[in-house]
Amino acid sequence: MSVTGRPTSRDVARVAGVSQATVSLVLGGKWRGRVSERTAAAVRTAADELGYRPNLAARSLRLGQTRTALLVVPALTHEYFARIYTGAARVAAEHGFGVVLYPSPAGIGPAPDPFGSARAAIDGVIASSMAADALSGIGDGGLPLVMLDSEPAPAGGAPTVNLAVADGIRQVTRHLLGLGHRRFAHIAADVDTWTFRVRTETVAAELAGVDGVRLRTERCALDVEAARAAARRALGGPGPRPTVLLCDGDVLAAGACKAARGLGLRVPQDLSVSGFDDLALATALDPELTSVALPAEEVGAAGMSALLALLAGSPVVPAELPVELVVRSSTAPPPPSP
Amino acid sequence: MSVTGRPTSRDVARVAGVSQATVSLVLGGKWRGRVSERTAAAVRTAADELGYRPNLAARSLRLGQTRTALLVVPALTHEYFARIYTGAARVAAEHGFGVVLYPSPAGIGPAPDPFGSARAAIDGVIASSMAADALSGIGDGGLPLVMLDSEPAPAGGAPTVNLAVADGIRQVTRHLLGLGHRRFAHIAADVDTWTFRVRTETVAAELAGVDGVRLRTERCALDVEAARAAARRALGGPGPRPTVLLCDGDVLAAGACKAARGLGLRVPQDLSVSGFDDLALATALDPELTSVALPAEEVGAAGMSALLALLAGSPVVPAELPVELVVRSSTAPPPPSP
DNA sequence: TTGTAGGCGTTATCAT
DNA sequence: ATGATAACGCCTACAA
Repeated sequence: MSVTGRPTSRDVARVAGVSQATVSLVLGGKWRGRVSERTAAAVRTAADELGYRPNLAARSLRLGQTRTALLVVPALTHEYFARIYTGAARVAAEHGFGVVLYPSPAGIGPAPDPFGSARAAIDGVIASSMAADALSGIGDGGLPLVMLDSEPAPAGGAPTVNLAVADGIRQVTRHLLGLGHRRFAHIAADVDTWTFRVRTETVAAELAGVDGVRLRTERCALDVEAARAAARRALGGPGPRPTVLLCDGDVLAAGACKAARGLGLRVPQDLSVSGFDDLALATALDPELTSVALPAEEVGAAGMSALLALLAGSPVVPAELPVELVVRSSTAPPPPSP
Repeated sequence: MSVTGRPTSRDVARVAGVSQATVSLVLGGKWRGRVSERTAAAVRTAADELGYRPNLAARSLRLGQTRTALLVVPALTHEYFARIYTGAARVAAEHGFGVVLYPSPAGIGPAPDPFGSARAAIDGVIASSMAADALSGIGDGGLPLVMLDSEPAPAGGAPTVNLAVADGIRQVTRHLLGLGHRRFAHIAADVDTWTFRVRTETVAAELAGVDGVRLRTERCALDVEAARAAARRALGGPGPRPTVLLCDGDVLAAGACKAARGLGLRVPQDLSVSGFDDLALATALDPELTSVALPAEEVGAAGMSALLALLAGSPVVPAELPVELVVRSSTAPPPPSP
């Protein structure tokens, strides 16, 4: 027995009456034609009896790798990241890898050092939707890095796996324009992240060329209450009232709906509201939100695949995954102009 | 340089012109009066220059411990577990520990073996709100274990940190009874877990003794759509319509609200709805939900403290943390009887 | 005040 | 077909 109280491969060897090397061979599954069937069986029996589990620390030390990836996410709460994890973990498991989550403490929280607080030994890092300045602690460390949902790298940088966010926004705006809307308010997340920068830019760009369109933008933090206040400002502001609140996320859309109700406006008859992300929240609300569905699980899977390729030294091609507009009941033609 | 391409303590020693032992002493912070200031400074400079990071695998192997705890949760999506993690991570950090998350694949998913798939080497396990049968893979392994939100152990078993769930339900029922409600429907989560069993039992127990009270129970899966269907059944069923839907969670309450609206019932004028957990969802909905707030972060913190005590061999006292009813706008007196 | 040496549990290379 | 042996990088008696 080892110092930790757990049986070691030595113990297994002794019980089975063989050498440590043989145990390693058998349990490592690479004994075909090197160890007799009988011996192999004996080894497995002994290991079972003792409840032997290989010591991961020792294995990592010997192998120089841990077969573990670190997934850095900005917030656990968001169901989006849970799905990213699921996809990444699936692909990882298929390759004998594990995934350890590190919820990056945005501002407050534990040390901003993934390698200190997520103490696990790591072969590579997948960073998702990180703020521009939150990368500092990750960029160095010299570990292979894949970025999800981030500014495409200038070649030579970390490979990226992105969503077609711009296309998603385009689908939303065209849907709304098609319904007849011309007076837009954009409830924009006040977060310095590639994905949100793209959203804001694309809304403006798409609406810029259209005749008679007015666009007002209100920025707010990424929570319901802030969004309610922002929507309130947009609806109460000077000039003709917007007929639609285009929101950067479902959470913001929830706030927008509350603001509308607070003003006695019915959604969608008096005011249309659109979301983004297509979280469970989108269908928890009433009316259900028109939103843009993101293939989050596939993003996670593609990210893990990219990291695996990186670790194997293969070339990695940046990917962009398609998104899809889901029309529900929160959007409708604008009310007749007074 | 090591085989992994990363600088080792040997490299630091060479650059600083000292021995490995000295490096270890200095970087381990235990050199007071054993190494001269000058040498210590030299070591730190060298380590900085090289970007030295100690190899965790080697350290774990030598020390026989990893200073890492595994937190097993049934679902990442739930904001409740994100908060558990936050609390656990905070206490862990204060003691030089790390926390690795393992989202237990409920039924489907990767291997049900935390020690295989969450490959990190682990000193102990904290399991939160696990289904009764999901413990099998965890119970063995011989690792110190703390259970959160689970059946109190029969002494000698794993220590538990629990919420005063029964008291929370009691607060809700009394609030509703106080408003004048007598015809109850309980929208219960169809999940075989201590916390939900207690909720169901307590609702029944609290309402049992009260004159003229009718209770109907509808079970459903833990999602909005299932809850909507269950609420629909409860409202459409035979006999006089319930005046209140008491829900096992905010997610279920969201579904209940949708069912109400679908039937043209106003919340709370025609029908009261109460939630549980007090998630962000509770205030994202309109009207905002009356719910029961759970000190999730403190549960996580207490769980980690208990595990730390366990590892230190100290006695651990089971804890039960208080919960608090939050009255919002989804509950009101019942409509006058026809 | 600093250096030497041994071993943690594993895998891989070489003998036998 | 199997066994002895040498690392992997770190920590810590003990020696100098």
